[in-house]
Amino acid sequence: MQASSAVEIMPPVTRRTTITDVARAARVSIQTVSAVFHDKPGISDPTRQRVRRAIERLHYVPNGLASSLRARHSRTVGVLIPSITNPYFPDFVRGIEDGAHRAGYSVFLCNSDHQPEKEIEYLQLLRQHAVSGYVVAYNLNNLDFEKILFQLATHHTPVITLGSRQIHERAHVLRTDDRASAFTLAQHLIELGHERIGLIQPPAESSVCRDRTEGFRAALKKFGLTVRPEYLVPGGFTIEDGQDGATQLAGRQEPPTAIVAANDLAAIGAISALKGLGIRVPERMSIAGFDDIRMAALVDPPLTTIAQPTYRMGQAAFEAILEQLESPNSRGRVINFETSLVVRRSTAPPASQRSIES
Amino acid sequence: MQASSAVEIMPPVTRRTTITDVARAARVSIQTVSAVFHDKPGISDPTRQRVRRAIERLHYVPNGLASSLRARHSRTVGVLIPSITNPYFPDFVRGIEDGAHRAGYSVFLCNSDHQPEKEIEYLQLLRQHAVSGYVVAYNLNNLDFEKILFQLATHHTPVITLGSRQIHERAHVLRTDDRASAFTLAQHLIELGHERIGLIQPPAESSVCRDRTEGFRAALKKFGLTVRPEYLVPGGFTIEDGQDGATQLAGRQEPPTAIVAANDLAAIGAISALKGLGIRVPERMSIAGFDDIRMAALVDPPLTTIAQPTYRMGQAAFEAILEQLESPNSRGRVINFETSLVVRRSTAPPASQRSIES
DNA sequence: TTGTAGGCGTTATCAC
DNA sequence: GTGATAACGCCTACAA
Repeated sequence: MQASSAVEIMPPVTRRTTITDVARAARVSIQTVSAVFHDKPGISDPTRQRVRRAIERLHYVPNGLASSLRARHSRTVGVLIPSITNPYFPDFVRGIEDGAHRAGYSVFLCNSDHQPEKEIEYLQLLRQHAVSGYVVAYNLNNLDFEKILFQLATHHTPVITLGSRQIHERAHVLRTDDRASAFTLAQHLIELGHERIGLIQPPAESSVCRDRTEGFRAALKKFGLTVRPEYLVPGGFTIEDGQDGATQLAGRQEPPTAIVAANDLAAIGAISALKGLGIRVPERMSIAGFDDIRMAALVDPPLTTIAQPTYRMGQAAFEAILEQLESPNSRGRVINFETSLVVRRSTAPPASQRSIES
Repeated sequence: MQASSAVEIMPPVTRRTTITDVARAARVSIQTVSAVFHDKPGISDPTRQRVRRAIERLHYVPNGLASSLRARHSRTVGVLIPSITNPYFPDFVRGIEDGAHRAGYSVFLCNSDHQPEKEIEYLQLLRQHAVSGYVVAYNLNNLDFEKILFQLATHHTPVITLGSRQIHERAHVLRTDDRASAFTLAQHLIELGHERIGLIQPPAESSVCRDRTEGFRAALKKFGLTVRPEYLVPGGFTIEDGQDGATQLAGRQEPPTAIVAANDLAAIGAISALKGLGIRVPERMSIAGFDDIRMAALVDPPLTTIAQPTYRMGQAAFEAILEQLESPNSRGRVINFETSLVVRRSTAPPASQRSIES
């Protein structure tokens, strides 16, 4: 493919072996080679053998670019995520990739860091590669991106989004109920006896920020607690975001006794920051996260969190692409996934409570 | 691309816009469109504007498959790793991908789980896609794979391997000195006063098993300790491998007082298993790992480990590919990366030592 | 400046 | 069974 910005490059020196080479070697026509390669009927056994040997000997592999060009179908999917270094995504991508591999598809991986320009660049790049389908987790404020994406969907290209709120007539959406999850988590803390609960919010441009904040608020309200604005700090999905958020919350005049973090990574960051401040978790402050990444069970204290079937969501994403390829006129739909509360040691009754009890 | 196993699929219903469509819309020839698109000189300003508008309006993006076919150059790289869910690899892949993106390249991601058949399948798939270069971390026992890979290299296709021991005339190798790293780690433990040190080995088929084991042995020998076979347990790079290994070692009649794990993940697994057995780290047993993944600093106790510049190694891998594309006759070379010992709280003097001292 | 011609490698459709 | 022909979309060269 070309990109005007890129350096000019020499092609490899030797030609790869083409179907013509094989045909010549086996002294048959190229369409015979093609037929043998694709196990089509109508070729005599001796010829078949001869061709097979030639294929073997010359290590012939058909040029997929040519095949795809002709077939108008590339057998590739584009996966656009914020960053593969966010431990939530490897499982998801692995799910996609495993499904893709079984169906003979390959995966293009793109990391956007949620930057609008990068998202659009990558989308164009994937379009250039004529990918058969798109799986994207994108910045919700990137309306230009969404416009292009939905145009693709309108033109019957399979598009799967991770948790986008905008519903498109054709694009599928993978979704977990973030509102309910946040509600559950807050409820868990309230039931433990916490009354001052902080929230380190997801990044405002992510798909989950509003839902989790809403669910959180709703739980407090339902159980008669007031939502104190100074307990809601804007945050993000990184360890640093968690450290910052926890540091801020711990510095409040009357600090919360529990914190719901944007995700497990932020929760882990929060714990490490609190340790640095000499605040013990969960004795002095409870911490909870979202995602149940592998590490959640292994940090100290192990994290209370909301588990979601990340790998299966990846698989489902690829399956949805196949499905849309098979019936291009099917309607987009929301695919919901169950989440569950996993209680571990990072949450406990607040100190006040325990002193009362003991 | 085709894979005989895969389902038959209908192509999307609507055609994408081609250069011909744009030419028609702007009432010029297709090569004028091409020239405008690639900012070539010799087009009058009004025409240029008109074409630009048509490109804009029709959302034209050149079909990269056709371009690549013609240019004999796909601007893609294949990345074949055991699994992106191993937290060592996201940083590495990110390094590759960032470099690739800057140069207008895209990345195919393949997870082999170190399974020889999968490795070969993926290699063929990448060949189909006519990737411009390969970055591979493969199972060293997979000689068939290596043969195909080195044939590619011989034919001037850029090949970068992660720590393969086999040196090929053209393939570059990214390497850290695993022998020295293991030596350093063992030395660190010995200097703390440990005399009974266990090793949870990397998987036998990985590139690092022999080197790390050798370095480990060499250190013990140099400092006059005997290498007890019951302290060397075969392991792997997962949390479970670490749990198993630590459980085994802890069950020895005379358990070691320190363990060097295959990597950080195994070390984290070891710590969790030991916690489960009521063995405190580092008080009763010291643990050390390799890689210095993000989590290493955040688990409890924070891990002593060997840091390596994973992201930069990924960047270097892509740069090496570009370099080989530019000068296809250049010789393969080994690119070495520095590692460093990071001492954290998971290693401490053995209990005996401390009781003597105090 | 623009049109015409040829080819990248593969596959499909004929008629032989 | 095979050979000829066309097409996928793009690009380069050469001629008009």
